[in-house]
Amino acid sequence: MPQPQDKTAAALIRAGLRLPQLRLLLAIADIGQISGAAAQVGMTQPAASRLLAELERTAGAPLFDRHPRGVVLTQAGALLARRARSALRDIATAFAEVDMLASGAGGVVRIGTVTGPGLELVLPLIRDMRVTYPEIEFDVTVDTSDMLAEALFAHRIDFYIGRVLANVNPRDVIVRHIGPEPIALLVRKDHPLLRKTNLTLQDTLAHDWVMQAPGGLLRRAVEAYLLRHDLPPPSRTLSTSSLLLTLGIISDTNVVAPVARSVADVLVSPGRINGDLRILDVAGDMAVDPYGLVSLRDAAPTPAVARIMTLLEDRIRNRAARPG
DNA sequence: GGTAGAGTTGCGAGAAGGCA
DNA sequence: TGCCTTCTCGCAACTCTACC
Repeated sequence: MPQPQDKTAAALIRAGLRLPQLRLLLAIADIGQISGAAAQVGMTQPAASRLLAELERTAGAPLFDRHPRGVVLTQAGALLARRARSALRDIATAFAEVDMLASGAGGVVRIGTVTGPGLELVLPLIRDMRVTYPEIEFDVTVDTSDMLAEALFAHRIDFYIGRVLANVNPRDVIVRHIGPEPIALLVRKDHPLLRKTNLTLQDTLAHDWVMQAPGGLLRRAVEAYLLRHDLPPPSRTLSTSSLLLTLGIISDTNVVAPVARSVADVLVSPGRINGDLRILDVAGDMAVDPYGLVSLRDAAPTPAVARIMTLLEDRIRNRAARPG
């Protein structure tokens, strides 16, 4: 076998480098005898001798000094053995990672979600997954349903929790329905409405409101709810889709902000993001249209994605089964 | 000189690959 | 799919070298 001039991995493999040669090299290095090493790797001594000779020709240098009572690594042999041990360990690790990928215990899951379910469903799931499946990496996109649908069809996310709007052909997606998204009215903790007795929804309309731009899902749901209850839309409205800006305005002024109930629950919890906010208990059954878990019909999910979707569906079912 | 370990060579069986 | 070729590996036999 000619000694390869090119020492790239591909050239070495073309020249005859094989994994059994590296296994044998390590066995001989450990045992110090070709016959013992041959037995350990499951071959006869002549075969091992031949294999070692091939490896030395490929390496272009003697790897062992032969002695009457065994063999001793040369400097080149010690170097190659150290690298071979590392390479075999890397290969074993790679196979373990492939195994995890195939079983769904590892991999990347790209989730899209609207804000409310993101806090209510996705956040607790990720928290639990960090313990049970630490090798699964999450990439979470929080946006509006139309933007999430666009990301889904561009394959930038694996699935999303949100709504299927008019820009999506229902034949192209699979939707697991979750339920309506309740709305809460959020104000700062020393808002005058909190001191009022027999507070009604109509009382809130005397204050400025901050909510999505006209046409936004949440805003349409709020306006439709007011209409059903013979109430006019808020006369003074500041439009923004930014939750951060909404929080800033609530903190400084007497505005009323309709937000997803799950978001409001997090924001008013003491010790959480901002304990200085309160929920006005006048929103009744105000809610945005039902949302669901949306995935592409013709896309086969990776094992990790399938696992996470199943766990989300379990949580959704358990939540629906809970009283209240 | 006996023993142990390594190397070489020839032969054959079985697996793998190429091809019609 | 079947045939042919090539490759890999095991087995057996032998030689060489060094130690006891």
